[in-house]
Amino acid sequence: MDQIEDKRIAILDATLRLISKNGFHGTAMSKVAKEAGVSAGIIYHYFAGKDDLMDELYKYIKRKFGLMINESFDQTQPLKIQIRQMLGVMIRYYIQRPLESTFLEQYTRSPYYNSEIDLETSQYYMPLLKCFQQAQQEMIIKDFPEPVVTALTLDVATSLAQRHAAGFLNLTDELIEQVIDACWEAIRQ
Amino acid sequence: MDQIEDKRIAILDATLRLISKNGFHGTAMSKVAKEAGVSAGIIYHYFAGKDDLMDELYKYIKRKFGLMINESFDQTQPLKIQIRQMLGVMIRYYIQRPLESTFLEQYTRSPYYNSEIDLETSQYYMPLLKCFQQAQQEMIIKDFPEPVVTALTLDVATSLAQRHAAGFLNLTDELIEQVIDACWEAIRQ
DNA sequence: TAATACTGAACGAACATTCAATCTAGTTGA
DNA sequence: TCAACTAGATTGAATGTTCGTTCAGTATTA
Repeated sequence: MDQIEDKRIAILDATLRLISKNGFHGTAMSKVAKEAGVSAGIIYHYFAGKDDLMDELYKYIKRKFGLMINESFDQTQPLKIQIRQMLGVMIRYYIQRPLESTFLEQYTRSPYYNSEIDLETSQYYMPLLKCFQQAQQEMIIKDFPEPVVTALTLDVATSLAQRHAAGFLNLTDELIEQVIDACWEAIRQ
Repeated sequence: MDQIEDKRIAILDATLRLISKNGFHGTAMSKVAKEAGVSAGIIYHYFAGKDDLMDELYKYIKRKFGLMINESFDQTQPLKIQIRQMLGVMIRYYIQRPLESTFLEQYTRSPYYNSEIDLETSQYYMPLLKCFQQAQQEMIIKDFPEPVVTALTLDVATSLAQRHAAGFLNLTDELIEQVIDACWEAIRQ
């Protein structure tokens, strides 16, 4: 029972490794099979096709990420602290997982991406959105539409982690704190 | 002489249209030829191959964008006004040109992208970087590394324009001004 | 008449996908 | 206990298609 899940995950992991190295168009199914140590045919036992494999990989990573964010949520803290903590967690997570973050960036900008895909995984991100909503109700942060808040905080985090992974920037703990300060200044009331 | 430039540009424009619809991997050379109204072979007269075509398209768009930014630069204004103006110009430009911005986003996240590509076009962005540098020297904005300043301002602009184009958000003139305010709060000293 | 622009059929490589055959592990029945 | 059976897992060669690229030949321009 565990073994069949293992093989599915081995295929997903192999896909992740190849895509962040070669992109979608450089990732052939035969190469995924080789990288995962399985035969080419078996991929179609676990996935409907290449598109489905990509979609499932996205969901798999998004789910892992969402669970991790939920874990590190401390709802006893004041909202300001919660938001700042969450930003720190995100930046550090992206830095520690360049393969994952590279893939997410590529996927969300590709024609594979559609908003329906996020429906299943969006539940994991509820606490995060609720956090922003409550902060808006309490007039702690500005009353921007949700995508604007995201752009000013979460997207900054992914953008910086990307540059860090590419070697354009060295994100030290001190600099991360300063970036969190800056994001907070952007959204605070 | 003009005619050969016209055909080159027709090919670039056709490539742009197809990529923002189908992505890199869904954009075949034969389809580019059809879309541009030329034969398949002639593309290889103007470009060394598919990779070169993509690189040249990136440079072409970056150059157009850079020239436009330079035009709208008013160096008689105080630095704060200059930076805010520039952000407004960027956001509006991206919104008005969804094909271009979608392509830039996709390309810079793809394995095609390498930092050497930007060398040729980076000259057009000098005034912009100089503007930030001077503001840092005059202690008007925080002394962040250049990629951090970019993430907190230009990347926010592209990220929002993307969401606007995708229909997740309606960027009114009023909201754009508020976003510029927020970006400014993030970087100001 | 020479150089350059252009065509489109042709080619080989790469690719996603299929499938008949084989293997594996779990279940049944005597 | 074990042979027979079965269903799912797995293989990898084969298939048909698509794609990037080439090139011999034709048109255009100066």
